[in-house]
Amino acid sequence: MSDLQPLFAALADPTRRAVFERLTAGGPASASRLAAELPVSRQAIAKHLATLDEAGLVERATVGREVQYSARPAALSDVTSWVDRVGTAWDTRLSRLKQTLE
Amino acid sequence: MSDLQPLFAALADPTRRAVFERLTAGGPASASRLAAELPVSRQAIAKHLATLDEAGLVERATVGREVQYSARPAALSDVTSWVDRVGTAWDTRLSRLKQTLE
DNA sequence: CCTATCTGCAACCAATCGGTTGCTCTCACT
DNA sequence: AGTGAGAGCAACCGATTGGTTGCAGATAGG
Repeated sequence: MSDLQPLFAALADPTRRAVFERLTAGGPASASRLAAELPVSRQAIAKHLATLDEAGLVERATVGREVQYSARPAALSDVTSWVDRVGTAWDTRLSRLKQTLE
Repeated sequence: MSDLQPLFAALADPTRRAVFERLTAGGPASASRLAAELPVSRQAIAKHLATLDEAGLVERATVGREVQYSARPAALSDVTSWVDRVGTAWDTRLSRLKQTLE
């Protein structure tokens, strides 16, 4: 189980989620391109992409002088499994409680 | 589809996740009780609980002079559905790409 | 070769955040 | 009635964050 912290932290920012969704739905793009599409400066986008990269949500691919970023939605499975784990704990508690009441 | 922002923001903090997990696995508890179990002051816990409450992750129940907080894991379904939505967008893109290549 | 474009680095700024301390208020209990 | 435990409010603090501007380094293309 990898470290959840960078992942949740990365997803907490709406701009970052927007960038990530843009990459999943619209395919790879460079930082400059994303900056042109979203109402933020290129450097801001670059920082967000660095954060997403550290969280494993994004992949870098240097092509000539450009850097193409593409989404790695597989990283989201860690989120899903955390939710599942918490949900299971909840269910366990519920059934224990039910058992106690009977 | 409710507002994702408070939800993701609430889950971004590790202490908050710890509080939430504690409530799902260990059942309802008051702020003071949680403060005794975790290495944080009561007021810090209270702030976290307020955040969790705004995100819909937690329920308040005033019992006498105490306030019992209990987990509402159902709120996590919004997270899951967001993940699903993004995943679907990704799959759609992939299949379109595949189709284009053929 | 020269220029325009894309990236990276650094400094800086205001706002937010997680956390603390200190005080007041309320309410259960003896 | 008095007291002690629990909750709420407010001010404050240092660190982090999201964002900006400005500048320097690389590289594709005329």
